[in-house]
Amino acid sequence: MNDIKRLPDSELEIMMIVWDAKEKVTSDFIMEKLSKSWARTTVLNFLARLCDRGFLSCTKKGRHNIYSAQVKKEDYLKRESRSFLQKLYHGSLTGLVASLYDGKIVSKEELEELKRFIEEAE
Amino acid sequence: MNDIKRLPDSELEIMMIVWDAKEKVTSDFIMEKLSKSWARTTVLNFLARLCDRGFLSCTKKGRHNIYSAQVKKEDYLKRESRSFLQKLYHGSLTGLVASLYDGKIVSKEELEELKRFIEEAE
DNA sequence: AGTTGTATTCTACAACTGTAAAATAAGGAG
DNA sequence: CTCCTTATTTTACAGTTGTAGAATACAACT
Repeated sequence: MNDIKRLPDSELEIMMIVWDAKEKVTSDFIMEKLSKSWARTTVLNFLARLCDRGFLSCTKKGRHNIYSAQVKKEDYLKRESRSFLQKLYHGSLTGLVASLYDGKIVSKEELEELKRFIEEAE
Repeated sequence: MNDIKRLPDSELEIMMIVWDAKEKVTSDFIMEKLSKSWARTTVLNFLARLCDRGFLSCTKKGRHNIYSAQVKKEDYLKRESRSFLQKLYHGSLTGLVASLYDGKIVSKEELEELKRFIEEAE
């Protein structure tokens, strides 16, 4: 039961909106927040699939559905980050950061911020 | 032409072996290095798909094929890391590292190593 | 209560993935 | 040169994902 699997991109995008909302949401809320221009039925279908996977629960409120997260964001991010790090960098965090920095994905300022985080974390 | 897309997990696993070999490889080499116990035809199929995608090139040497990487590992890792960071952490590197540290995926030692990397990177 | 509008659920379908058996092709043994 | 081995290529097929039209259901209005 406990096996949280990786979500497909589209469902992840929706799940992120739910998580970041910090409370129960409606499909209208999701539609508003989405950058994509998916058809309503498309979004509803993704929501349904997320329920099937156990990532969301769904209760009816009048003619609308109310969705709420059943998997904790931290847990999901943790799992995905671990497997990402493992698959692409053989588990080397420094390797990942080096790649991001050398590839100019993160700036010197972001590295500074990261350094402060590390210094505080001890 | 330049659009490198994300590889499916299985193909990525094979691609990592090719990249890490630092030279042209045969399917036998791949088979040896693999942790999975895929059938030979399965591996060959993945190799063929990687050729179709333009990640590998394939030349014949007698009855064997020789494969070599056509996409640079750094480029692929850079792209994937950026999109991963964006999708899961809204682009926040510190967020990612915090999640890994709080989730006990990386140790204090690894953070120290990372700090040294940051200090040298300036 | 019957009709209408629209949110939700079903159904559909093509493309992509994981996996490998069947078919083919070509080097090497006799 | 012919046959056997075995690496490679084809074909197959079920499950997943992206995407949305059709069908349904139900609140609201007359």
